[in-house]
Amino acid sequence: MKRLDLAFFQRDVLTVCPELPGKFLVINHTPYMITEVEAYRGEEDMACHAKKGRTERTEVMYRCGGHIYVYLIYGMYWMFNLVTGPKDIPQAALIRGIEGFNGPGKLTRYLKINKSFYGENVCASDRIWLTEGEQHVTIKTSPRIGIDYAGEPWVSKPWRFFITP
DNA sequence: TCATTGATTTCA
DNA sequence: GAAATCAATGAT
Repeated sequence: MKRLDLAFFQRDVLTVCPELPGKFLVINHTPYMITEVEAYRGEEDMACHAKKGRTERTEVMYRCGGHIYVYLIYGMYWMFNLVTGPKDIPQAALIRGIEGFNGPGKLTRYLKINKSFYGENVCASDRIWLTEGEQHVTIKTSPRIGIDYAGEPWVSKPWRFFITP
């Protein structure tokens, strides 16, 4: 299967996200189909971690697309994000669902994703990358989950993309 | 609905 | 330094 290259990730997160469900995340040569993603777009997006500017944790989002942003939430769960867009524009696609198990915390626990993946580049790594999907899928959208603190208009943005049967 | 859990962020 | 915060989950 064709490996997704840098050009795929260097587009706007709102262009990349609807294309991610149905594609395969390959970790240690095992493919997992992506079923659900969310877009986090720039410092103006109050739901995005980069809203307060560049910090040590969010620095990777300011790099060009293809890098991996991993962070710990609620002291227990690693969240897995793919950085998109050009350099100096903080954007990331949060991978919320993988076929076979739902929930972003579950998938990272099952796949043993942790801080060692932070800053990895899926275009250059030999243990993690993405490939084209073979299946024809239907995508639906809805508001993002768990970002009530962001306020309007961000809580209402239909920036969650997922597969429907 | 509540406890868990710990890095990041904020306040002093 | 200390305190509050939090893109979640599972048990109750």
